Amino acid sequence: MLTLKLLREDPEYVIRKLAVKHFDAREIVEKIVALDKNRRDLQKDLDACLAEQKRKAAMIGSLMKEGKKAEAEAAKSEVASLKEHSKELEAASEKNNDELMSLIVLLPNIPCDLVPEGKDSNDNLVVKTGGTVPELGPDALPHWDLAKKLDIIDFDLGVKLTGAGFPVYKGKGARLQRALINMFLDINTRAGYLEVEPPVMVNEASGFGTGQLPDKEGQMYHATLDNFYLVPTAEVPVTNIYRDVILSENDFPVKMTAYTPCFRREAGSYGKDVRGLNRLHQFDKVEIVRIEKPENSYAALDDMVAHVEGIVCKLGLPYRILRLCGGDLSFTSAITYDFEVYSAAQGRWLEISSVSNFESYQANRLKLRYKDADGKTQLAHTLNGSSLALPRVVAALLEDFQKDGHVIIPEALRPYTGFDII
RNA sequence: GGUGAGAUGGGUGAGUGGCUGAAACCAGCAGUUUGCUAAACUGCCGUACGGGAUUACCGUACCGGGGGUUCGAAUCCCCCUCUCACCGCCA
Repeated sequence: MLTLKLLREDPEYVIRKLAVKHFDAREIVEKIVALDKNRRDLQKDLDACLAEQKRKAAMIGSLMKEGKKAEAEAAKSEVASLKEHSKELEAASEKNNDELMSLIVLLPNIPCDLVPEGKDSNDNLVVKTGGTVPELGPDALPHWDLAKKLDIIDFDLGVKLTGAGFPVYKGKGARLQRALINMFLDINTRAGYLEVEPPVMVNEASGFGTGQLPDKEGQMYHATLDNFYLVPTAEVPVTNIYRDVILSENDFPVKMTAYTPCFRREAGSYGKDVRGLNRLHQFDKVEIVRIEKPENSYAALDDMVAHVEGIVCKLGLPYRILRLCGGDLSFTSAITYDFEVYSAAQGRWLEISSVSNFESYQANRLKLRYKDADGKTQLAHTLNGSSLALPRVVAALLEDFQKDGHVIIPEALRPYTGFDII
């Protein structure tokens, strides 16, 4: 969430920048500014009233000791009426602040200056393309047919066990998953990311910290008996490691990587984009998370983009990097680069990674701060990216590297798979 | 699942109605001393919001969370959450 300080000091800036996200913030921002003014007035009155009560209470204590009973009784009745007044102020203050909070969480993060104008995914900026799109013969198959033919992924069996979107990987298919996870983790740890294995269920506070709750509640699986949520991404547990933490200067940089299965209900997304591995309810992903000082976060972002690009290159997949336009940017992101690989048999680009800088937006919810060189406490910046999400990588590997009904495993992956052809 | 104990500042841990935003020790920071390492000594050392000449300083809140009793609550009462220990079950 945005900071009150920014909203108070430069409301017009907030309104102008949120317009890039096609978000009309004027009405909300103006209400917030008024509620904030009211908040401070109420607090001033309340503080004064409470201070007077404390002063009188202490006085009663000493009057009692001195045996001045009548004076003490008089003071008691004064405190009673002060107390009544402070109760009213407290109630008004709580109501005011609840309203303020409910409005401030409606405001998305401010896009940074690099974010291009645009209203949807058609307006995203292609900043780089790499690799070569393979020429496939007329008998090339989409990955769902190829995977069935090779008996490495069983979608129907997943339906039997759980439901649609929960595939069963078998034989070399299962080994391929494990190989990709290990390869990605190895590359990440070699680049200085600390490997962590977090829980895959989180509590409510963690869901709130990274912004999944309350707005995206319907997108997470909810274990209602214990009130836990299945993680939609490792970002949630890993970033929440630093919830309510104040770092010191020499704790930076914080770099973490984690593999977890990810669970997404994907309520409301049906249609042709969901065939095969294109959209699943459970999938594997390796994530990278960084916590940086504000002045370093954009250098860190560039570093992360280069890092992810390195992985995609190792796999030899044709790819492109997009800088998302204002209209396509997520609620919490200040800037996002998407990585897409070309799925030759489907003839379309598939998103396999999303690398974002959230600046202080998540940190403000998480209360993730650090003490700067002057000893002042400031919000840190958080960033994360997929490195990488497996299903669409697998889809592209199968489709792009198919040859005579088989799949050639890229060189860099072979030490992990132990085989070079499926 | 059963029984019991507990939740206090970065850590350990004192504190059963006012002088406690909170002892002491450890860790951390600054300094003095010192041939090095070490040690000793002195001072500082929570967070948020508000006020303010915006360093100072002042006010208020916070001792797991919420409510209550009281002129006054870390301390007494109620509810909730969580943690630990033992037993049972078990990968």
